[in-house]
Amino acid sequence: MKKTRITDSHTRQKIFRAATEVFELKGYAGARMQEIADRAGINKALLHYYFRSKDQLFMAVFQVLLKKMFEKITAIFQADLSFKEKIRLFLDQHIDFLIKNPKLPMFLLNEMSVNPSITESIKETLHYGELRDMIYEKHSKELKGYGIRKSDMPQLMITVVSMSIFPFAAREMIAVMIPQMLDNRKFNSFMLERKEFAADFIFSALKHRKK
Amino acid sequence: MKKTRITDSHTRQKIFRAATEVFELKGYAGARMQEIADRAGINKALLHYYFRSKDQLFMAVFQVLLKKMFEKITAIFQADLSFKEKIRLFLDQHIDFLIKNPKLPMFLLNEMSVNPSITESIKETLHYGELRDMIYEKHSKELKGYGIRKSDMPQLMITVVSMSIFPFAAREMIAVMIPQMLDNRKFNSFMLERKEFAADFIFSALKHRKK
DNA sequence: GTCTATAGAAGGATAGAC
DNA sequence: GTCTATCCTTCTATAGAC
Repeated sequence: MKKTRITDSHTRQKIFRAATEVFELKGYAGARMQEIADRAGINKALLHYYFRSKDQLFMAVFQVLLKKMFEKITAIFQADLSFKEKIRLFLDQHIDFLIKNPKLPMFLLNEMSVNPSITESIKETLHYGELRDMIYEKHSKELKGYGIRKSDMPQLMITVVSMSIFPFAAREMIAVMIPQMLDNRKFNSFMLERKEFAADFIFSALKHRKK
Repeated sequence: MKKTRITDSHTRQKIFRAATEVFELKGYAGARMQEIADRAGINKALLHYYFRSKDQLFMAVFQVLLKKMFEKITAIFQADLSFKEKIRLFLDQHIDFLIKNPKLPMFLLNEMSVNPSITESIKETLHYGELRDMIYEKHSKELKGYGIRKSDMPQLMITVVSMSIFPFAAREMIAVMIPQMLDNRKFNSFMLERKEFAADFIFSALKHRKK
């Protein structure tokens, strides 16, 4: 077997990578097929040869990136650890992940906001409803000790996740008030510090939460 | 004086309102002058008569909306209240505000992310650097009691603000895991509950924070 | 598979009549 | 101020040669 699978040819990969960069940076509506072609070092016709249309190229990229994001978030909560350990691990790993993919949150959130139907074709693949319940069942004793009922879980989980995601999505807005945040080194070290800040913050809130 | 100011003519207002709606919904790149004209009940030529170009129409809208957002956030922190009272007031008022303007956060965050230079023309108007320091000075005694140093303020303030903003920006992503959130009534009542959840969460975290 | 050339549609902008 | 008609550029997409 000499040939690699057609669906993973070298050119296809180059196009996919270029498209990922451009879409992440400009969004679907702002992206140009020409720019993707340039970045991939080929011409427009070849984009259409491999991916048929802008829509299909976009969906291929979007689907992969959304999955990447969700897997990062959920993988950690599958592990065999206490709830608190999971929180700490999540903040640690997720912030590292986002430092490597700083534009990813904004890209995903915006595309979903502008075109909500975009997830419909993927929702079955992601069916994470079960996971949500599972988290509580797995830690119900520990969580009850913190005064967290099952019905509080959405509020709590959204709060935890926003600790890592929000500063990346809102970086430019933050920079309006704190101009140093435009500097990559400063912003990244701010986010590294945030691992501990967020963990302390959440643990203190849990421990002493009003019941 | 019969005539109202030309700059605030009825038509200009209609266009401005229509543009606001379309830009908020689709973003700059995704918005169409035709759609704005349709929604305003006039034709494209008139858009250009009043606002010259898509760019200028967009900037007019963006500037107003950014200011609206920032003023809502900062106004509260100017008041003569304790820090904790300000937090509670902020969550209460800001969540009410965002329920009325649910697409506003995503719109602003995305446009700034995609085109960071967009704020440059406005930054002077907003000069909020001073405010940031002021907040700490005004409450330094109270904040020290919570174990918050001046250098912790960015982490803390970003956390507070994300409590209200993030769920609106991430609504569609949240809905992937909690489908009920697609329902407006459910989502809004979730956000109303969040006022108390967030306040309790933050106060507990402050009170018992590791020094 | 990859390229050049070009079709064809869409969108922003303007000219000119009323 | 407002409209119709149209220009011109940009962008997606395809035809066809190699």
